[in-house]
Amino acid sequence: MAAYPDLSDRQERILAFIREFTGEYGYPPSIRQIGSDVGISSTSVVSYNLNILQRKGYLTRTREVSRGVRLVEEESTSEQSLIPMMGYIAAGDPLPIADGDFAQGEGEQVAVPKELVGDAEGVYALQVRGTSMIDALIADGDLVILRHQQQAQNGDMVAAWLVEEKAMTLKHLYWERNRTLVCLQPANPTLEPIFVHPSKLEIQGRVIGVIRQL
Amino acid sequence: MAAYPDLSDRQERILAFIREFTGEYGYPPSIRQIGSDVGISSTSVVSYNLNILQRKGYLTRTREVSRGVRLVEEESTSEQSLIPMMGYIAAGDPLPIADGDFAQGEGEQVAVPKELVGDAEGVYALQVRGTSMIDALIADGDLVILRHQQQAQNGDMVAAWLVEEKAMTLKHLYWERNRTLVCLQPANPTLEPIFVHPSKLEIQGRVIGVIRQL
DNA sequence: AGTATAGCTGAACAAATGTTCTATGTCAAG
DNA sequence: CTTGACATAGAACATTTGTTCAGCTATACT
Repeated sequence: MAAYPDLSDRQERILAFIREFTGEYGYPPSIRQIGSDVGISSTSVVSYNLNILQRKGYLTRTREVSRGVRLVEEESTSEQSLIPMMGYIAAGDPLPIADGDFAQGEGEQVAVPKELVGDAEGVYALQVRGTSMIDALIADGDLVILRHQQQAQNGDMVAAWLVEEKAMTLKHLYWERNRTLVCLQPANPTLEPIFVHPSKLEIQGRVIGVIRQL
Repeated sequence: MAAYPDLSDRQERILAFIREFTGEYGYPPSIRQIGSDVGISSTSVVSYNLNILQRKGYLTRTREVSRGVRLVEEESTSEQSLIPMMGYIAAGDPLPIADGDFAQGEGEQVAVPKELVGDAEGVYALQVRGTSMIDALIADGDLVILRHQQQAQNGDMVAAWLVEEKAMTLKHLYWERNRTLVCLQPANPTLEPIFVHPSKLEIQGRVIGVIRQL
């Protein structure tokens, strides 16, 4: 089991139970529920141990609030964002319409680490179909996290629509010759870049992250 | 705002408030807290609307349990696991020692979508240094999620130490010639596989996911 | 008009839940 | 042995909090 040198067995069990319970039900357990699981008959003893756990920094309590217990580990690291899954991306198809409404609507959502997205405004996820993005180090099945935007800065990895080729591509973008030429550089440096005129390119968004499940 | 065609303004606000509150405090709001925020004077009306939201599938209630409200979106997608960040991985170095104790101890942790890891037992994360894994579609700075194990099945992407080359590598593993030869296949099919004898290979773990932040 | 029905109010109620207090047992230090 | 810190039990208590119900106000339907 976990090694908490400064905690008693009971306190470890309490911690573990709160973690499980909260995960399962979405709200924290009451003092009596904790006691019943850990095997403590008296509510005061549970409260007593919770206070110790709070003092030692493992959790936070809110006085006189039912189920007012929160694990500290959750406070710090559990931050994540829910972003909408907008569908698929493949070389031949344009991006699914990413219209203005990104609020937590219907449809599927994915949870991603908050550090990955920062502000979740205009962020969405697409699943890659096919190996056409392999030169961007993106495999079949990968989840790409995009922020909807038309502009891009030098070096940004962008999702772009190549008008003439009628193809969607993910590449690093660089402006050349005073913005009259665009260089699309594969992430894999052994591959050759593409040069196109800005008018033949429609930037659909910026890639801010990739998640691959194997 | 969010578009919930089948919900009243109040119901949308209730939903939003529960989301905010739970995010901020770690436990759901009480009926009276909801009412006070949304501007409902009567607890029965809050309960009334909560029941509607439940019937329409936006949340779950547990009868007679204080703060027994849970958003359905959380149930399905918000689950995540905390896994320890064990350091770096580079072509030249062996893996940091992954000893037995994986419980949520000290050190840094990363939050990853639960679907990515499944059971978090023996799972840890390493950050990639350098471009040596590029043939596994893994870039400099990527976070690889590993499950500690010595064995591997055909097709698994494994983290393996090449004894003779003194190098760490991430590749798909295939057994050949009745397990007397190992084929290490790069994820990028345009690259050539490597063949080594099993004794020259130490499997350190299986790659179960990759997270890239751009 | 008559009458459902949805949405709401306010108050009373009961159950769930945190707090407090007294008492008991243990164990190590003085 | 005594003392005191610590951990626990049990019970009484006070709050918080969910539930129920009678009644009110619109709007829509017959």
